[in-house]
Amino acid sequence: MNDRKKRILWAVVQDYVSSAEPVGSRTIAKNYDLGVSSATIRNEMQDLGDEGYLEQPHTSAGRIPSIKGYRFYVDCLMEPSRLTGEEEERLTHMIADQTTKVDEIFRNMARVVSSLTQTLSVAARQTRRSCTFNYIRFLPLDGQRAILLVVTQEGRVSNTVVNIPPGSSIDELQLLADRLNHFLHGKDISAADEQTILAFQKDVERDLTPFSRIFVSLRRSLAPKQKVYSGGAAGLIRQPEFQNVEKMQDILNLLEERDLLHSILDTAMDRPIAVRIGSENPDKSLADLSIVKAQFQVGGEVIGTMAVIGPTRMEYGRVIGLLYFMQKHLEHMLKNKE
Amino acid sequence: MNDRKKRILWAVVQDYVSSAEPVGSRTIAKNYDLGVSSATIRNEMQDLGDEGYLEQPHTSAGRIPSIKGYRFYVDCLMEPSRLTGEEEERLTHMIADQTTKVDEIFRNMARVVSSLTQTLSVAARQTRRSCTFNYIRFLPLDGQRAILLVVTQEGRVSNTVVNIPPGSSIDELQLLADRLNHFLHGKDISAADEQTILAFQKDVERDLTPFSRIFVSLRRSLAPKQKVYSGGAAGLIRQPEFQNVEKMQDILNLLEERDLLHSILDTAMDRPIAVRIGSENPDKSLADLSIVKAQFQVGGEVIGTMAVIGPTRMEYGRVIGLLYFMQKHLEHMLKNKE
DNA sequence: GTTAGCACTCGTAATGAGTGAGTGCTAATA
DNA sequence: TATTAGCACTCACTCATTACGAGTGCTAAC
Repeated sequence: MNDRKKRILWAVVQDYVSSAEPVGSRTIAKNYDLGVSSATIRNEMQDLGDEGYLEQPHTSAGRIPSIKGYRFYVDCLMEPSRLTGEEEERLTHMIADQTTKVDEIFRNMARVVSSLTQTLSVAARQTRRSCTFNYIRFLPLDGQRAILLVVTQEGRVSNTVVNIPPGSSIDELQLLADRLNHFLHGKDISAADEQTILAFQKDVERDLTPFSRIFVSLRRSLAPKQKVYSGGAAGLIRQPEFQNVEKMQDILNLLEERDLLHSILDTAMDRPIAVRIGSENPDKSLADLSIVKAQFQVGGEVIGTMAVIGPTRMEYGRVIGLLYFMQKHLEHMLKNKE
Repeated sequence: MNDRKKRILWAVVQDYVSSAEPVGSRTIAKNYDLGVSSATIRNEMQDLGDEGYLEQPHTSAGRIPSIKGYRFYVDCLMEPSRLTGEEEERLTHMIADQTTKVDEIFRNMARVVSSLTQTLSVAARQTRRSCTFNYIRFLPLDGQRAILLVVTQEGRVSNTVVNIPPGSSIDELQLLADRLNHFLHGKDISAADEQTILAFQKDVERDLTPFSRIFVSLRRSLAPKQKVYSGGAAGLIRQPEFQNVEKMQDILNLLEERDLLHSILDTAMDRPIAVRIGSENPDKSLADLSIVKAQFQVGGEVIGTMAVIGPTRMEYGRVIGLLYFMQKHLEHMLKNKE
């Protein structure tokens, strides 16, 4: 792969990304200053095709980059774009504006990035796998009902309204809760499973059946529910490669199958920003999509992930630039906040 | 509108709903036992066309119902379908299964109904406009932070982690909270706005500026956030009338514009189940969609709404039957639960 | 009032010629 | 030996033409 070939591959990707049309040798000779004629470029393109970096939709058409071509482009030829002033302002404003809820920021990130790049963007805070039990507290509500709170040491609260079993009082409930608190305090939240609670039931030598519904509520409120924020599907299907019914249906299925979005965000990453191009994606319904994924970390712990889903013909440099910028600023902001 | 015309209109709607193809006179003569020849039916159909109940896509095509035709069908010709055993089982199971979270039920309703009817279904619990303040409570978390809870008399809880201002303690915070509780107890939650809190600040003759962030958190956690659950867009765009790019984009826009979905659910209803056909919808982006909307009430209060969005060519009887069934069972279930 | 018969309409699918962008090869050139 | 000009060839795409058929609307007979 000599220097000229690299420059031609770069030019093909560049041109195809912006035009969505197969790129011909003449186009490159005209618009990219390589100092050689279209015939020379034609020869080089043929070689690039033989080596698997370029593809031809049909004999008499121009070339488009193959998965391998994009991969080479992303790994060796491309630079993350610098943001424009406008982009920079919009993102910093968004990150700085929401002083409280991190969830909100993730939601807005998905929206803003998708609107800037015409892609489908999804974001989610990481499920905290380690979540330490702090205490259970019952609060009064009215004669028959009480509010059951579970508080973790990280400051997360889940609440459920429970009926006070006939013959009990809220103080009695709290007494029991205190014993349970003592039992669970400092343990990981997963310890509060059915088994443990059954064991505890034996331990206190008391029939807990009247409270069983409370434990059901408890377990339910502890169940980790990771929210995936998504936005921009409307922008994505405006891209020329999705102008047909099947592709659009695929996108909509992807959007409604939250499981798949979850799994996209959940898969492990070997670097802070990773790119998966087309069929590099394990799921075959993502075979003609590319995904750029960024992890957000504070103090070594992953606190959220964002993925940009677009056509393989994606502005990789720009998307990576955006994600990099957000990573830097969001992590900085969160570190200061803690 | 004589009886035969009614039967012909009924047949046209029936046939078009299931076939999605313009219906010809011969089809009706063959498949619907009217006892007259296609020529007679042809004459009647011409009249129905003149009177605005039927339309012709082009001169040599069959007829399709007009908005007016559907309206007449829904108002005068149609009966809500009885559910099949399978449908009934699936719905009762769903309603009975989730013993706790009503939110979950609404989410599942949207999913199940859309999957049964190949429509886009949206559901939301009603924003409780009246929401009565109960009390504020601070709970310990660690040295620097506390958990601020706001509890309503209906048993809703919102929580935020707040920093304890330097020089204060959690007891001090609770003391202040108790005065605020006294001040706000039994009032509508909207009373806790900036104005009132400023007035209260004067009243207690104490500088509350160190607590300002807490009040910001408080207000934010009180902000009503109505969640709209949706499902089935993928099924809807599988319908033949949406097999083109523009229509699909419209659907996706509708899905991503949560505001519009909100407004669909929010608009007042004059009866428990209402039907809006095509251009009867105020929003013009809904002009070729029909919406069947049901309100769920417990004790005279509206507690949620569900809307089924489909093509004008919709199985009105079936959808209404489903919604009616759910209304009855869900309201029954909730009444018992309270 | 109803029906059979028939000419007429018009959307749709199939066919085929024409067009042009782009290639691949060859021979000339530096 | 690397580059370039020239040219035949390929193939998707467009557009007009044709054929087909479902369905109507009218007329005349029952």
